[in-house]
Amino acid sequence: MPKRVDHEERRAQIAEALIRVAGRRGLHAVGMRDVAAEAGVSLRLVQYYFQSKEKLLFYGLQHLTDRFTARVGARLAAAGPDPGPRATIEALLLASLPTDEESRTFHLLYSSYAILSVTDGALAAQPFIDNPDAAENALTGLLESAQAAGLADPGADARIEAISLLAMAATMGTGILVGQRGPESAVAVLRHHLDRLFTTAERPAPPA
Amino acid sequence: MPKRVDHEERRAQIAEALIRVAGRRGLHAVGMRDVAAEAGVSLRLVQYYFQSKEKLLFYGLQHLTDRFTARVGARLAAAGPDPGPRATIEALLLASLPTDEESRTFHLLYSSYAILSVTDGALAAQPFIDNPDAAENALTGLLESAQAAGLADPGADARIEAISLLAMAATMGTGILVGQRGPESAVAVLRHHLDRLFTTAERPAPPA
DNA sequence: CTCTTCATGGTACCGCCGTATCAACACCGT
DNA sequence: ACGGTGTTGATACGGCGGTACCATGAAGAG
Repeated sequence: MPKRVDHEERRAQIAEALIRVAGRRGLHAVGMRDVAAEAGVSLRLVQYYFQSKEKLLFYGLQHLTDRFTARVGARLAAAGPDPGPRATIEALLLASLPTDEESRTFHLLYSSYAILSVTDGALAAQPFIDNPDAAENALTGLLESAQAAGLADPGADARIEAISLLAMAATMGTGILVGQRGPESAVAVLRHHLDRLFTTAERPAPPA
Repeated sequence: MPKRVDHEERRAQIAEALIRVAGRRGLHAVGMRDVAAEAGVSLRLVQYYFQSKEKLLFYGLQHLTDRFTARVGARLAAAGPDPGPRATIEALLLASLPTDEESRTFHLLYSSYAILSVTDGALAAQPFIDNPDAAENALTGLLESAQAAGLADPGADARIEAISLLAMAATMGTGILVGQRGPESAVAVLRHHLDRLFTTAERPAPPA
């Protein structure tokens, strides 16, 4: 048999080419030929690993969310070992804002996919229900633990505040994308609400 | 000369056909032939009143926002004569949620246009800066007057709260579109924040 | 060694879409 | 009445995009 190639890795390469070109020209404008050229492979190869454009797009969405999840995880790790709830939440929210090229591409493409899923039944709408739900649950949990630790206002409704924070971050992210708003403005608004929710100044456990 | 036709009215008819078909099949999937068929006219006529597809799309966006503005105005008028600031704000925010067919279409298409404008320089990005700015300014003014009237928490930052409310309404609107969230949930979150901002129960000026 | 199977390239087909062209028809001013 | 302009229709054209088909290396199994 011929040189055995890791299919999954190839698919990932092609998917990243899709993400790059879609980030530049828009998801609606991307064709199989563009993806092939961007990935430096032949059109036939794209067809070989993904039988149809629909499957390519589907895989691309999966890859996009995976990359983003990993990125958020890296941000959290970079926030230091055992950061307090507020630092964790702040890192989470700020990571979702389109401040650099990668997050800008993510925000743009994720939004494009979401809008697409409304009318094109082919693209599963499930990711756009499950992912936000998971984010809401995670943030709700963080807020609740902050309340339990006496760091956040115990009278606040954790779930409602979690939904609110995520919703604000999302819309302001789009605002940044279209040039309506600067990142500083978005950060200021988010910090304002965190200040409202977190009563006490936060101290990581002192080292001795 | 032939039967004189009101061009502006014709354009409006065609634009509404565009909005209907785009609301059903997605903005990306709409072609001139679809618009012509939906409007019950020939393809040539669409070309006659709009020289290119780009101009058709541009006009469609304008028409969409005009219709929405009128709709919001009607909602406000329906809220009764001289409603208090809170009722006004609530009507404003709830009108933007995709709860019926028309608002659903508006939300979907406006989002589609916004995403498009990020990558396609042809579609002016200006509307997506000016309209949100105007909404923010209007809502900020309403909040400030509520504060001046002693109805809302005077310590709140009116502009930040206005931005927050609009941002929450927008993202939750998309959440409703994709089926992640029900309208009741969105309304509950918005009301929660209004309850936080408005200290006093509101009374319209009693009639004598 | 050769045969099978995986991997890859080149290219053709078909349909759709935006645009342009040719033509007919209707009405109004003069 | 009649010409001319505003309006409408049918159709053709060029391009592009997704998919399908054929062919050719490349390498491990027997």
